[in-house]
Amino acid sequence: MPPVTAGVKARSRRGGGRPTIADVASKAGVGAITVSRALREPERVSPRLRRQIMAVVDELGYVPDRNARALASARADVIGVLVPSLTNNVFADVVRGIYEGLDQNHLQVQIGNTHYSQEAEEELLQTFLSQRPSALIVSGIDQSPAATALLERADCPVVQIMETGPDPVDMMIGFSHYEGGRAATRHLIEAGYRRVAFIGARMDPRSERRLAGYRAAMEEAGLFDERLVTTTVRPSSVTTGSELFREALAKAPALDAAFCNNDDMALGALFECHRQGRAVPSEIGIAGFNDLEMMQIAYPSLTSLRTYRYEMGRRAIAMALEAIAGRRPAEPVVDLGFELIVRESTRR
Amino acid sequence: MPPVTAGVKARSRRGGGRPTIADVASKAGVGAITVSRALREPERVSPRLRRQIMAVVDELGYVPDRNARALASARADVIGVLVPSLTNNVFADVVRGIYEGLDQNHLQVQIGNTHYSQEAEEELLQTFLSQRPSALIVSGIDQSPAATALLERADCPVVQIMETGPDPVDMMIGFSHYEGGRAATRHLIEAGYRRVAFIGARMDPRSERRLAGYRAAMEEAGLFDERLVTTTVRPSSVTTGSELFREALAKAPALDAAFCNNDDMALGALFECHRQGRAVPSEIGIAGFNDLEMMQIAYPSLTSLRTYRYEMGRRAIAMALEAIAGRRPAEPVVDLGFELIVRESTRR
DNA sequence: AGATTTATTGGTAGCGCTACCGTTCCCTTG
DNA sequence: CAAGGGAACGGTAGCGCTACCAATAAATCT
Repeated sequence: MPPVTAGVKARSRRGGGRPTIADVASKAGVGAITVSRALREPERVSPRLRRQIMAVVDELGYVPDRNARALASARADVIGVLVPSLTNNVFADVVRGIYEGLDQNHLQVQIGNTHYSQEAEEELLQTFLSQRPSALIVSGIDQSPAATALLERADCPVVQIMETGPDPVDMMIGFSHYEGGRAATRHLIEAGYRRVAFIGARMDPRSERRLAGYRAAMEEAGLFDERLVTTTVRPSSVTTGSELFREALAKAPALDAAFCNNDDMALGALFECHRQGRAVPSEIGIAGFNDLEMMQIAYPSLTSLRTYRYEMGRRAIAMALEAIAGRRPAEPVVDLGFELIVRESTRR
Repeated sequence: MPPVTAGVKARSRRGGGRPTIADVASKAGVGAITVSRALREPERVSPRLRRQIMAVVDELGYVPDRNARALASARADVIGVLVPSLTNNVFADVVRGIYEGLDQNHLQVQIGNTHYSQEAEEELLQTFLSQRPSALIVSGIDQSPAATALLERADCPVVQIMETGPDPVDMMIGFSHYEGGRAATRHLIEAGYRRVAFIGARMDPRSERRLAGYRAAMEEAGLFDERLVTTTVRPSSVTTGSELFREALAKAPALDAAFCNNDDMALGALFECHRQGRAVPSEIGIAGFNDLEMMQIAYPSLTSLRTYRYEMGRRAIAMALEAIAGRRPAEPVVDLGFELIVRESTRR
């Protein structure tokens, strides 16, 4: 079926025959700079010339060379985004918000995956910085000192997302994972559960803070017990959720609820309950974190702490765009908060 | 809490004080070209000079300017990737494969989201092409004629992913969605189900081909009935799965199985069965498409057609890298196939 | 009317790097 | 020992665009 002609397209050298700004300029009978302006700041060129130039642009199919533009203006039309994972639904939502917040803009996004590694983050930062991005968006507030230094010296706006905390490098948008963990755990206690387990995978700094919030709530109620905490460094997933829930039961057979560090884990725990014939919520209460869409469809529907991930991406970009435009955003540090969504899985 | 100093970082003009290749060259007492070579083709510089140059590079913290490099060499170290969605788990997996296939390489990825729109695809192609990417990866085989023309004229390798079909622009890696839909449907029929419904959201070209495969299998068995097909243009999701399954039941109350165009939909259908007290698999059989991880953890576990999405991303990049290196890949068109994973949800 | 601003356009000079072609020097080879 | 070849390095000349200024014409002010 595949024709034999399929193969590798050649990479020709310089030029490639594409029209340049000089071609447009001479054909339109104007200076190159005027063409440049007509494309970037149309209002600074008279309507007559503008039309004339645009006609030639269309005729020749001229598309400005972004590399030349970036070199000449010392600024690439690129926004660098560093996230620790692409698999994780949470970051997928944030990234979607970023893309959609950009929309009709001429800027491009470049995503770097740090794999939860500070070294990888530093390297990617170097790479991104080497193209003089228009802005940088980084995840979390736990950059290495070297990375922080790079960000501080970077001559572009920087937005830290996912969390809020003291000492923003520049701008910041997120919420408190500690308070989130605390609120979810309190809810379980108020719902009447006593032996509330914590189940957490991929204990990154944010998950650690959720755990700290859980611990605080348990201690406040005089219910904390080391054996109720089960964590792993493995990445979170539905499978890991099932497995860790089994582990938790083995360690603390009398547990009557589980606060999972995210929704995948919660779903895994729910399926494990089904499998073992444990009734949710009467025997076991389950709460997740993030409130992914599936939580309300699951049977029974799952309680979760809703976070505004998409919104976070959108507003991070909005803040970056403001800063690129030279305007100081009204609020350089934004706490988006969260909302506990109580559903069947914790209503007994 | 946020210190008042937080705000917008200034964007200074040209230079920014970063060391250039000339700085390194003079400090190392060599020509600029030699520095350039030492960084890009170390084997072409004598070991002594190389060490000397690298020492200065480290000392000065020199990082080559990617924009200048791209302009001078008429080639940006960027691979453009066009996908129709970032939310969809399927593309998330492919994208992950792409990122990991790249790994230690100096290339960067730039993702463009076409939102299943051919116009958006054309525009993004223009944008990508304007920076002379090292390679392009595009999703599907249903580009508009204009987009196809752009791809054919692009002087870089092009890989079409997700599907196989005739007339690759250059290289291609995927599988047959038609055969996948046919195989899944056949399995349901062989398992003893007779009134097998098709439930499909976001009917993009690939979903249409899955539907065509379903139809073929049903017709072969003399079971096809228009009323068994329920589709929507809305994006697929667990919620949409629940809703569409209800719709399907309203149209064809006697249906005894559902082939869903993807796994989110299948999970939604499963939850809806739980909710309505319909037993799976005895009353209703359910099969999904893609075999996301949650399928095997769901209760009952869900039958699905496994596709090799991560692998597809990895190999697409591998093919692109081969082509960039000027080597012709052994097989320019690759069919990755699929595998039907039979689980509890269709075992009655 | 003369002075001063404002709008519109263009010329010049790079941005920081690499392709291309030399040049130098050392090593073979007949 | 001359001729030839290869390895190692460097100079020159851009890549295609935009920042910075200058120049001109038109508009506004005193």
